[in-house]
Amino acid sequence: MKVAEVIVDVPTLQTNTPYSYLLPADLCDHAAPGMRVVVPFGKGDRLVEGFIIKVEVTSTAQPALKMVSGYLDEEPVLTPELLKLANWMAKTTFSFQISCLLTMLPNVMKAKYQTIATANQVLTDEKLRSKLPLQVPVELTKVDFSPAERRKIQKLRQQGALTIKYQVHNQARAKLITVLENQITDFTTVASQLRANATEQQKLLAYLKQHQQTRFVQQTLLQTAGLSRSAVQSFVKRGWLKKMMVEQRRAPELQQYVRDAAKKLTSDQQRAVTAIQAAITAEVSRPFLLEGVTGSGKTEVYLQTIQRALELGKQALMLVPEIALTPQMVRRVKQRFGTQVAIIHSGLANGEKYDEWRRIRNGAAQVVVGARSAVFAPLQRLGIIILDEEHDASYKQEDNPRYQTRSVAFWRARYHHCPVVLGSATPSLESRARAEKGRYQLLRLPTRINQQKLPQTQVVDMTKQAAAPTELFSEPLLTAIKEKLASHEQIVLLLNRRGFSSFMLCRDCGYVLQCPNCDISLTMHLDTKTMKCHYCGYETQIPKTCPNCHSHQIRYFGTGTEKAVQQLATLVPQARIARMDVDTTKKKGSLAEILRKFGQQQTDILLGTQMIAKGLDFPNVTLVGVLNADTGLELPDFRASERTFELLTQVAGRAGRAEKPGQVIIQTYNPDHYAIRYAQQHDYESFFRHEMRLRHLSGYPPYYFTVKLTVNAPQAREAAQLAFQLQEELQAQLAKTTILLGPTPRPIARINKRYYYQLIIKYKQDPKLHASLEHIQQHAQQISRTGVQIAIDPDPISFM
DNA sequence: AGCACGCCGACT
DNA sequence: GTCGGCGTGCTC
Repeated sequence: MKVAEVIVDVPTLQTNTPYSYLLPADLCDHAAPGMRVVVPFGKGDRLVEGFIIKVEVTSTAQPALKMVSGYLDEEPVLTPELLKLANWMAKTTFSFQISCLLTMLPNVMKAKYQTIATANQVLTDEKLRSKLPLQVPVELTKVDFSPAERRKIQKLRQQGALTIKYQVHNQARAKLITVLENQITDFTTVASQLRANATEQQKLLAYLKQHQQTRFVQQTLLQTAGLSRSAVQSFVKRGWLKKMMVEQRRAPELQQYVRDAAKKLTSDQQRAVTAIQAAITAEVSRPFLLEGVTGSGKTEVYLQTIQRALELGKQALMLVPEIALTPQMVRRVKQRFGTQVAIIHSGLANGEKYDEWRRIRNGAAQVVVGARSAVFAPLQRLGIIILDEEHDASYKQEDNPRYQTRSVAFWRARYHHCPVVLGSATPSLESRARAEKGRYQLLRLPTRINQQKLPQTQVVDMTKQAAAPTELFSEPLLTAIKEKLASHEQIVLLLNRRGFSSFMLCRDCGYVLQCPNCDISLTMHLDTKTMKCHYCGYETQIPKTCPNCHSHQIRYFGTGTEKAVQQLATLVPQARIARMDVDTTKKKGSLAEILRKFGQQQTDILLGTQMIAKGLDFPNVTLVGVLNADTGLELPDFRASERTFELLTQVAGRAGRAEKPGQVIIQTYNPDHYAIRYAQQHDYESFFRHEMRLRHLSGYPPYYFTVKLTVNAPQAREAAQLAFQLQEELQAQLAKTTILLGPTPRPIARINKRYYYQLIIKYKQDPKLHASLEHIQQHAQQISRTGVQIAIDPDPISFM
């Protein structure tokens, strides 16, 4: 008798362990770890999705076991490696196995559930009778039932007056198209068998005769020949055409690229490539840190190391921040490796993602390029893993499971005995410190490939710009913009704030319009003509008078990208300006369109939020302007300086990437801040030393590890109470050297009608920490019913 | 999550 | 007495 160990899709601690199910005879031979199955679960035997993680043969009959009711896959969707990885991830991130398993797969692999009730007799309760008429199947989730009605439904079910059926729907389906195969060998015989008035069929025959191929896609045939399906139907009936369903790939893009060859390397690049290639060949899981200034040709290093992996019959995984996954980047990889490349990013439709994933799963793709979640790509012969822009915050998943892509990459590299390459112009302090200690091998690309100097950077002190044309554009920046426009060169401007104005203030009563759900002011957006909350999505009309005192003296302060574009348009009316932020790139394909226009020089100025800082490579951009370098500096987060330095360095790197030299102008109210000064000098190493000293003094990473505990509840008091209770417990349990900070209300204390308190744990070594956190996790599960939530982030990236 | 059970106050 | 509210425990 075969028994399957199944992780069921019921995300609680109690079900975070496998449940045993008997395998039905017809499924026995098929069943394998990594397959999705449908199993009955709980009192009412409702059906849920589950993952087989083990198949065992037992001789002793275990009568208490239920039986697997069906399977969702013919083949395992998860490899043994990924099953193991999920286990490790659940433990280290304090999340449920089922969430880890589902995170590794395309969204369509999460089954949809339906509960359908049918009344077997006329129900006595009038209201229920109207909602559940006799013999009419009703989907319970689609109809509103009161808690009392729900209880009644359960009771009626026990009495047999009502039947409940559970259904699990597998959404993962390949797209099928109808293909017709021509069976006709002798056209004249067929022609003779057609009646004279069968004009449609004659038309079809002529079409088939004219087109010498054997297979036709039904839909295109009907369209091009101008026929309806009936003619085809008759042909199929008479055996002249054979109908078949063929799987079709929902490709995000089937554009053919002209293949290019490996480029000639600089000596620095060559050194890096040689070192990494050696590690691939030797099959050692060695980490490299590739520290290369912007424009130093890191991508070419990646491509040539991937090339080596392929030559050795291995596969490559290249991860990039979501926003850096631009058409430009995709093109470069596809030009080199053609159809063996699979791309995974959030812009793909679910079906497209599923198809790309399957190409990886079945071995058709050898190179995977993707954002965070692509780290779980089911490649089975990994030869190299690359994390481009390794410092990027988007590598950290901010909700459960809170994994750090870098850590997952290292885990997989150890499993596959392959190297990991972390690449960046501004490595995270953690990574750079590890390189210092020799845990990562440091590879440097200190110069740009085209011998071009890093752009000249000017810092403009905005405190001394009282006579500036506007509060946003200083004289030097405006002059430079006009110069570049005159010489038909392009400009990138960074303003890290969306919307038009960041808050509304009443001059009479001092009222600031705030979000009703969050402790944050509403931002005015002119394009939608609304006041928006950037945290919960709340929107309301732009007020004409003060909502508090009805005064007309309301003013809007703070400048976002919308206002910046408007101001710029009046200052330089001849310029063609494009805005690039979350609001203008939400629609599918709109980002690509903005970049295409800019690339073809149909726009002169690209003004956007931080999303313009990464990956853009336009040769004609010679000026980069940072409108306000200070937005990130004031945040209450110990990484604020690091973030600012990164952002400034990255965005400065967009200028002067080809023959023409680049120029950068940074406007700031803190001209002497070290993050700004070092960014001006393109001096990562000095910034690193400076910041390391500060981190050492204040006891932050990389000198300490941190854990963030966040408690949230509908009432501030509940959240605070629990946070203080946790603090006391931890204080008693943890090592003396471990430091607890807080609890404090989160900088934005209320989001979406919930109050947040957080507690930071700083530690170097604490053998008791894991157990304590596990205990908190259990506690969290118990109290979750009362509406109080606890989140454990064992490796937080943001402290906001 | 979702279903059942058991305890308690309110109402026929 | 019974009904419906809510807290608690369990699900192979």
